[in-house]
Amino acid sequence: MRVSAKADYAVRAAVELAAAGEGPVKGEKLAEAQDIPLQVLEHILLELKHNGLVRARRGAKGGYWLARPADEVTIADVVRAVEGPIADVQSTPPEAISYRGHSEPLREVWVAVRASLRTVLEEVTLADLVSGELPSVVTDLAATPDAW
Amino acid sequence: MRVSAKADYAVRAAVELAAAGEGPVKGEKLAEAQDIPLQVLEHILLELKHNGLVRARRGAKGGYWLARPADEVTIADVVRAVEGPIADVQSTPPEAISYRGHSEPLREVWVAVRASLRTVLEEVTLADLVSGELPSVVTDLAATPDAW
DNA sequence: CGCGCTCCTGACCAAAGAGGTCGAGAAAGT
DNA sequence: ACTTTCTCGACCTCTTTGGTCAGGAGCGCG
Repeated sequence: MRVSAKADYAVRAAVELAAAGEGPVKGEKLAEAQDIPLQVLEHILLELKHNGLVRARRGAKGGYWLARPADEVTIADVVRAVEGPIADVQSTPPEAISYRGHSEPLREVWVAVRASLRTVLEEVTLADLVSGELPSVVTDLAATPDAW
Repeated sequence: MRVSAKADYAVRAAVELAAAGEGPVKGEKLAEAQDIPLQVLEHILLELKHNGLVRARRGAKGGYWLARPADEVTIADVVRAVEGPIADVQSTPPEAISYRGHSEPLREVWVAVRASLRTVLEEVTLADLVSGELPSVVTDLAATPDAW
């Protein structure tokens, strides 16, 4: 139930790439822009690359850029690339656990939790973040009393 | 973004207590009913007690029972008792992080994530789980396509 | 070609958390 | 008294987290 530094870093780096648009952006520039330790960031970008979200080129004019248009990459994509499944219970997907006694209905609750996370994370794209105009699902939720 | 064994255990134990109603239930019986290592369970029950969710008595006719009626205890209460805050980013609440550059809107997304978790976890009570009749928020979410 | 630039990769590390076990003590009942 | 059952701290192993270091490997340019 917590967002790791890695996931946070990954999304922030991806947003920065989305904002840069075309040209390759150097890792060092990303690291400065988002205040992330360079070597940590490089590991993360590498994972994003392995998962097909990012491309890279080395050398003088090298750097990283998004493999897909920014409006086709969701936060869920980025988080999953660096953290695996979005919502696991005891390191296994919620529907795979067997509950005994009175706690069978609990499975359905965990599934609902995952679904609820997905309604947010799979809805917001990097382009949304760059423009600052978030989907209504997010603004509505963030506007609920006591959300802050 | 993952539910620990501890949190899962805690909820299951609490449900079992809710189902038992009045009388004190022995730790060993709970452990068997939910297939939880006894000594682990005892630590968890102790934490629940420290947080005022559970009462206990030692001795021959001792055991554990809920401090409040089952319909006044939510899953969120139980999870928070053993795991602390429901949704943190980098171990701090989402609204407390400062983002630079293009990722400022990210804060609002994390807040929405937390709010979305709360709509589920603060809505389901132990009594709901015992009866098996979950709130519509949950059944609706669990009924969305691809939820399973 | 050669050289510098930048990504790529694995090894490593300290600290914390997860998950679990042991053993001794303190209260409650009979 | 004596047994039962909770109470609680110490301890243990393994994995994860967040981070650092050092060396390669590919790319572009003069």
